[in-house]
Amino acid sequence: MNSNALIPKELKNYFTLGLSIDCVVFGFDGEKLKVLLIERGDNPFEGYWALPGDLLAPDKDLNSSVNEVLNDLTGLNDLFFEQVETFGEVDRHPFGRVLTTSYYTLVKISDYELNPSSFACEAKWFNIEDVAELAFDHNKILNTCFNKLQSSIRIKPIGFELLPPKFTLTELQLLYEAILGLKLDTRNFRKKILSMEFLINTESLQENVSHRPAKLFEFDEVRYKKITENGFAFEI
Amino acid sequence: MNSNALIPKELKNYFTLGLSIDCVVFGFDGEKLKVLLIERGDNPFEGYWALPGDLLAPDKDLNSSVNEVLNDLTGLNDLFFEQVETFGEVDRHPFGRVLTTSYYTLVKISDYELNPSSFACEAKWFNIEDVAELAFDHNKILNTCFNKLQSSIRIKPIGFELLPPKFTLTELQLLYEAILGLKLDTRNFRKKILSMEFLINTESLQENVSHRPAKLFEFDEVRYKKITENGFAFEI
DNA sequence: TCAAAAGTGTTCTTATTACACCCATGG
DNA sequence: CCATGGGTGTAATAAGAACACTTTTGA
Repeated sequence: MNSNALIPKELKNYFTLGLSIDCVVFGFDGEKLKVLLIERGDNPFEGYWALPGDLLAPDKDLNSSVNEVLNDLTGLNDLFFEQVETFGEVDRHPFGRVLTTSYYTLVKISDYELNPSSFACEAKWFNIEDVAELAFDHNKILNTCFNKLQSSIRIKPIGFELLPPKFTLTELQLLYEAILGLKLDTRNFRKKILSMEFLINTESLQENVSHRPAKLFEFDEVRYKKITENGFAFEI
Repeated sequence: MNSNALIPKELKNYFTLGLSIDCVVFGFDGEKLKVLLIERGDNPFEGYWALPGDLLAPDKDLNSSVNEVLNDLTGLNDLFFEQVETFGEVDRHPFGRVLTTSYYTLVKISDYELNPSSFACEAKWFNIEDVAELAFDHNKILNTCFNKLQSSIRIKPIGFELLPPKFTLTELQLLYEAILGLKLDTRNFRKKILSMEFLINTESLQENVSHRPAKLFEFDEVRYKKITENGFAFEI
């Protein structure tokens, strides 16, 4: 049965839209913020780099469809994502009326395996500042999502989604610096993040480094939830 | 010519979605935060109160369509709005697959004239806390948009969109209190807002009040733009 | 013993909070 | 002259910014 069976027939021509999902997949290599792009294998914009995404199927929830796109692309499940904005200019897709809902998503880069979706020839990490002209309005989408990430990371503890489960405070600081595009004071950063009391000192140390090994920390999600319920507000 | 003429035919059944726009129209009566709802005149949810909105036509930009919805509803142009979130659960509309992009919008309540759209029997302002069960998933949308308003008003000078062009500092404070749901200290509020230096003292006074008349202020948008370009960040 | 990054406290400055009385007007 | 809301300053506290040296490890 057609899912639009009950739509009055004078409205039928309103039901000719396509909606796609576009994901700005961020990763962090320990030094720079990266974004995962795919090379388009089909028209339109064949050969251009683009954001991974897909058309929304009529029988799929919008958010579960995001999971699918990300799983196709990375082989991973339950990645963190946040909806950003829906772009709906009439002429944004040369083949027809396609709106797109954009998401930024965060991947631990070490978990990632190359698994480009069927639309793509190749998937590749780019430094955020090295992204050239993308297909469609994807540069605009990328910028919007990057801005959203920058404001979200100051008020939500999402940075941990980009790091391995155990990480050093220096890694965390470098991540913040890469995303926010500024230098932070080491002592002040540590004081602040440790005062929030949701990092667990695992008592284990970095290995195979040719200098004093750093302590490894874990994000304590349970404790974070508890203190936010009591009115605590994360902020960096 | 059909706008989807170039869509490959194996994808045609992806182009059967409807997308609506739903607007959470906020107003302020000097005391309480209000939201404008319409009574639905048609199925589904006939007789229920709902957010004003409309289906997106295949040949209209998403954002310009918002202007149209608001103009139909209020007779006003160039109202302030901000996109909030797109809701896309498969079963959110009983008649078919309709996603909806939500916006919050701000109206100077004194400018508003009753002009309900053709879908509505009646339009009415409700206190935000008195909103009962709405059509579709509109309660959820309303909550999401209200949350967005609460966070936006702390970091953008949008409160002025809800007040007449000339307003008193008390009116402005009451507005913040109504939206944020808390009491603010008068002296601290005035100190802060005046220190930002984008309010113009018009040198005119309130009239027809049976107490000391308050000074009337205007928002200086030009000056606000100038100082934000120089790195100033609004915050309350 | 050197190189490299880890780790750590204090002072200064700025922002935020708390708080109470006099003023101007209309009735 | 009374009622009503308008308007104002200071002190205490808390948060943020600036800043430099010692420690631990591997090579």
